[in-house]
Amino acid sequence: MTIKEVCQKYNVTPDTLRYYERIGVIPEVHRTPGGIRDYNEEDIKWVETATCFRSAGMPIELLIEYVKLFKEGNNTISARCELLKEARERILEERRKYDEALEKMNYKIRVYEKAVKTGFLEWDDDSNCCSYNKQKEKE
Amino acid sequence: MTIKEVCQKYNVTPDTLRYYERIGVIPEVHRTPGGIRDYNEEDIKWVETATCFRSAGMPIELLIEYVKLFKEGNNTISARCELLKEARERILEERRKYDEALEKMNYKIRVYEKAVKTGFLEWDDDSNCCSYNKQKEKE
DNA sequence: ATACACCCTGGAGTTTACTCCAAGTCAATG
DNA sequence: CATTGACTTGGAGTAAACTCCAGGGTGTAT
Repeated sequence: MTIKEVCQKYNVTPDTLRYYERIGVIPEVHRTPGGIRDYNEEDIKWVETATCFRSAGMPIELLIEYVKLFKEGNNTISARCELLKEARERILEERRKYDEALEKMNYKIRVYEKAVKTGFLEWDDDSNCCSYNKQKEKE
Repeated sequence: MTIKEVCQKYNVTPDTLRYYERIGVIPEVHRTPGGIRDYNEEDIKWVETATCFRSAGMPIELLIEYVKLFKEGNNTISARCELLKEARERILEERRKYDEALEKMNYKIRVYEKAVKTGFLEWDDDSNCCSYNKQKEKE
């Protein structure tokens, strides 16, 4: 599979995939005799993992560490497991923050939608909302 | 409330809060006669909103836009509502990616934990996992 | 065999979101 | 009233993660 095809599949640019390979986010990719990248199934799985973890905000540094451990072989299995567990904790924590933001957003959207209908913008007193200039906001 | 206290409350640095104010992520903060920032309740709510939305990955550009609309007054209420709805869609999409990554991670962790116990590392054939060098991995 | 699209490398440049700094001001304390 | 420490500004610097580019090679269709 050419770099272009892999890029389409995972919605990244060729520059990004070459960059990932160069710095060790994925292991070296198989090449044609002419030196052109020809991603095999394993290569593609690494790309899938890298793009998936990256889009969940896992830092590149951690992915590099993971690939480094992987290349060292079987005596790094528990280290890899620990690395993933720590990464999981981080991501869970991030997701918790996302949920908090979503809650705040939902509240604001509800208030604004009501305001669009009624013409009155009313925030709860302790709602941690953007109620600066509250008097002016109420028509 | 001093900048330092607000920073402790929301776990950011004074530089960050001053930066937010300078570029319009939050409106201008109340000052003492001497010119020192003295955050009142509204100011603090803006900080809370900004830090909350930022930690969910909402780009600064959008927050600036939101504050700009807010400053323009009541005729931007529906625009603000639309902005928040779009932001919510983005964040929901991001969270979906987080869930996908968590699923992949959980699978890998399960396999590694089993390997630590049994000494055999076995990936499902179509598990999109880092099975490159599969032969070597099985002891 | 030559045109054309695509690929290669190494290195420089860009974007986003801070983060640091110098030079100066403010305010509480001894 | 001087010292100490926190605050101010504008501007420069930094980190992470790409993104772009020049100069050149590959491969396939006519």
